[in-house]
Amino acid sequence: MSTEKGPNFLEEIIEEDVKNGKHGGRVLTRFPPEPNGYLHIGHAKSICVNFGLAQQFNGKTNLRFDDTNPEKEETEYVDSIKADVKWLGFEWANVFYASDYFDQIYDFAVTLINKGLAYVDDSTAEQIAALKGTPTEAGKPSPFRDRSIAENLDLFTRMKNGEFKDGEKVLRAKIDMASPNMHMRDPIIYRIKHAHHHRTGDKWCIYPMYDFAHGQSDSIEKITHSICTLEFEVHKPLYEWFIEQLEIFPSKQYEFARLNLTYTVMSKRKLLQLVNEKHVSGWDDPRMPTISAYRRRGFTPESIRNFATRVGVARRENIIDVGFLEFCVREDLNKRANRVMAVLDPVKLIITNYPEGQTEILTGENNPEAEDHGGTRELPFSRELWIEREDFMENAPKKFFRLGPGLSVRLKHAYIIKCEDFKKDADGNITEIHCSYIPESKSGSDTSGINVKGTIHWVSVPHAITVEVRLYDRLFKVEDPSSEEGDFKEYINADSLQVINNAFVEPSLKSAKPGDLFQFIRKGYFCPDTDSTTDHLVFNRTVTLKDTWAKEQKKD
RNA sequence: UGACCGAUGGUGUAAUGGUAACACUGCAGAUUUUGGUUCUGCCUUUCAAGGUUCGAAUCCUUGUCGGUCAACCA
Repeated sequence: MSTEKGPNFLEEIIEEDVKNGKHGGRVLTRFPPEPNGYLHIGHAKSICVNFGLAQQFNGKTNLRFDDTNPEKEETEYVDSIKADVKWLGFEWANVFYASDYFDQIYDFAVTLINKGLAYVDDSTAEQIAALKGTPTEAGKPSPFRDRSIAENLDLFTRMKNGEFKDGEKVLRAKIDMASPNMHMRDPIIYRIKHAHHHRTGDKWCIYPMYDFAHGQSDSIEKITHSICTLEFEVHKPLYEWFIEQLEIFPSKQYEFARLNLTYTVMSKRKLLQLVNEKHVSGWDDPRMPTISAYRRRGFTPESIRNFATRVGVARRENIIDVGFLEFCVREDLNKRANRVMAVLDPVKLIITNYPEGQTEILTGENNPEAEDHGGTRELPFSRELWIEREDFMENAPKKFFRLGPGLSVRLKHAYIIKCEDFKKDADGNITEIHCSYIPESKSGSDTSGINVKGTIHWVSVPHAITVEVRLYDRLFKVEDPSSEEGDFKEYINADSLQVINNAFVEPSLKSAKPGDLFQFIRKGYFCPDTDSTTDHLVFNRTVTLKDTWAKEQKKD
C-alpha cells in the first residue's frame, strides 16, 4: 500500500479547476494579513497552504496587506510580516496593499449606489445594532434605507470630502434585513475615520470595511483561489454578492480550519495582552507561538514548514499536540545541529591520577548524524572537570548508568573513569567527586577491554566558558487555556522560564552567534540568543532531547 | 429557539461505494561512546439509530455533540 497521502480538499478543488481549464489553468493565491501584529504559527500554516498550493500548481502568490483600519495598523508590522514570510522560505509574486485599491473600491461603492444597492445611513452604531435583529429574529429596515440615489451619491461624496464627523454616517449595502445570515442584513461597507493611515496618510477619511475590501482586492488582483480560515465562511455569500453585483473578476473563497496548538493561545488579542501586560518580554519572547519567537528560539524554517505540511488541511476544528511541533524540530535539528558539551548544573570532578597542570587536546566528532559527521573539533581535557550534578548519585539504584561510589562511566570523547570518593558539605550537598582514569581507555584508541554502560558529558574547568542559559517550558499549564473557565491568564505557567546564570560550555563555543544551531549532548538543542554579546553568551533551549530516562524515573 | 459548517484511535490526517491506513504519542525489545539517533514489534479508530446497496467511514433520513455568525475589527 502506498504511503502517499491522498490530496487534501483544496488540492482536489484546484486540480479539478486546472483540469477544466478554469482561468486558463492559472492559479493565483494570496496571503492577506492585516499589519496589526506579529505573525504566529497559525499564520505560518496559512502561508504554507497558500504559497504551497500555488507552487504545486505552477501558480503564484501575492502578499497583500489588508490595511483598511488605519487605527490599528503600522509599518513596523508590515516589515516584520515580510521578514517572517521570507524567513519561512517563500517568495511572493507581488506585495500589494488593500490601500492601493482605495480609489477603485470607492468607485465600486459609487457603482453600487447607482444601482440602488447601497445607501447612506445616519443612524448611530447602537441604532443600527438594534435594527439588525438577532440570529433567530429578522432585522428591520433603517429609516434611511430608501433614500434616493441622488441623495446617496451626494451624501457619500460629502462623507469622502470630510464634511462629517466619525460615526455620523455610514454607507451600507442594501441587501436583505431578514436574511438568516447576519452578514447579509445591509452590512456597513464604508465608515468615517479621520485617522492617519500608515500608507495613504490623510488622503482618506472614509475607509472600506473588510467585506468591501477583501473580495474586491482579490478580484482586482484576479486571485483564482482565495483561501482563508473557517470563521470567514459566513462572509462568503456577501463576498459573492458583491462580485456579482459589481460584475468583477470572480475570485472564489475557500475555507479551512485554523491551526490550534496545545499549551498556548493563538489569538492576536490574547498574544497582545501577554506582551502588554509583560507576561513575556515581547512578541519574540521564545515562549510565544509567533514566527519571530520560534526563529529566536532556534526553530528552523524547514521544521515549521514540515510541521505545517504534516498537520494537513481540513475543515474540522483541531488542536495539535505541541509535542508534534517539537518532534518536527528535533527531527530537523538532529541532522544539522553540531554536538557540543555544556554543563548546566555543575559539580566538580577531580581525576586523582591525572597529572596536575597537564592539558591534552582530544578530538570530538561534531555530528554523527550528518553526512560527513560534521567534521571534528578540539576538546581540551585536564585533571579538573565540570560534570552534571544529576550524573552522580551517592546511593545509585541498579539501573543508574552514571557515577556513584565504585561506578564507572566513559567521559564522552575521553577516558573511562571510576569513582573512588566524594566530598559533601555540611548540608549534604556533593561538592567534589574523586575519580581515577584508565589511560588505555582513550576514545578512539581504547585497548582497555573495559565496557561501561554510561557515557557522560563534561567540560574542563580551566577551559570552560561561563554562559547564561535560558530554559523554556510551555507558557500555559493547561492544554487549551482558551476553553478553561475564567481568564486565560490564570493558567499561565509561572515556571515557563528558568534562567541559569553560570553554566559552563566547551571553549569551541567562544565564537557562537545567533543563527548557529547546537545540540548540547544529552541536554537538548540550544542556540545563541540575540541578547548575546562577545563577553556574555546567552543560549536558548530550543527543545529538550527525548528523555526516556526521565520518564522512567517519573514512574517510580 | 435560527442559519451555515463539522464529527475516523490519545492527537492529527488518509481511504472519493469494495481489506480502515500513515504520522505523532504511548508500551515492549534490539542497536548505540548522547538513557539521543536508528531499527523491530505492539496497543488503540469510523458519534448514534434507521434506510439504500451484493457491499457504507463514504450515499439518504433523523437524532446527538461540537464550531461559527448579532464589531462603524480583520
